[in-house]
Amino acid sequence: MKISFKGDYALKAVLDLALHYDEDKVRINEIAKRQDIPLKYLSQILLVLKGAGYVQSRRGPQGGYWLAKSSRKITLGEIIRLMDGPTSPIGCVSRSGYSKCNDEPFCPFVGIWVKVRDAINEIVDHTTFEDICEIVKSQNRESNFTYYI
Amino acid sequence: MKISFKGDYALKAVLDLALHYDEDKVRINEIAKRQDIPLKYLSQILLVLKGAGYVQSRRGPQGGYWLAKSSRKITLGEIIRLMDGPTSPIGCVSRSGYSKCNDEPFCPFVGIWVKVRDAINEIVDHTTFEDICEIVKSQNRESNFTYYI
DNA sequence: TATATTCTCTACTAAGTTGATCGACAATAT
DNA sequence: ATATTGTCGATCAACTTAGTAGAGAATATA
Repeated sequence: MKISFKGDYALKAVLDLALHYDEDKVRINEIAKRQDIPLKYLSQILLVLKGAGYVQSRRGPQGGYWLAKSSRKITLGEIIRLMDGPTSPIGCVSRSGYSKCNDEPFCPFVGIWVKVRDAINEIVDHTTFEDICEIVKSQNRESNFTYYI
Repeated sequence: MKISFKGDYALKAVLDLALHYDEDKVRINEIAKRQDIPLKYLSQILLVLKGAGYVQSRRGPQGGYWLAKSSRKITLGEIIRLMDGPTSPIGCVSRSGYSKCNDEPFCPFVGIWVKVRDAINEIVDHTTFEDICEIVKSQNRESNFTYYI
């Protein structure tokens, strides 16, 4: 699993929306500025997130984006797979994007790749954006630096 | 961590040499054939492995490659990093290829990436080619299919 | 209704990576 | 001498990444 800029931007955008959930709508400009993401690139990313059902949007003045579901219901793994593809180290053990390999079924490495895959998924599929929101809030309490606001 | 074809080929080449350690030298042609790796591409890979001290070689008739150290002393992680770069999901938590990120030190995701990095490394840095050799041998005992020989 | 605002959608592009292929050359065993 | 085997550098097509650009559609408000 490699997090690309696109994946990283998407995670930050979802987090930003999660942190501003009470504000109803957030303009793409604000997200781009706060998270330091190129505006036009972010617009493409938000469109993908919208297509996959994670965010909703409205155009025009007072328009903007908002989360389509609770941050408790969105895991890092889902967003990573959406933007960067499978989290598995190799296609032949991927659930989300399996690709056949000629060494099956006797590949001596496959057991290792399964272990790596499971170890990664155990983390990213059990971490929600609510968890990350909590991290931000506790960081902000402990330092005088108010991040992400 | 994504295993590329190059990384996969390198792992197979090292394993092949480990499995034929008693034969003193192995010609690149044999490895290429057994492991189904394009010959010329494999030669580049073996040169990298040689440069990093994992294999040795000799030219001419009766020439070939052999492991420069015990398969017990070579981990998957070393070969993966050599061929495919850092195993970390992102540069800012990589030990082998750290790259700075502007969100430090308050990035709310960094703790997750550290967990992912450690989970991956725990596996790949504690699996040696001797372990993989054992897997091959036990597979060959249990099936009538003799892999890799 | 006019207008400013904001999201939407498609196209394009430069740079880098991947997965090779090719050919000449150097060393060495017989 | 010669056949064999590894060494090394160049080149390449296809793909991915990280954007940029601009026209268009929807909508709130005056």
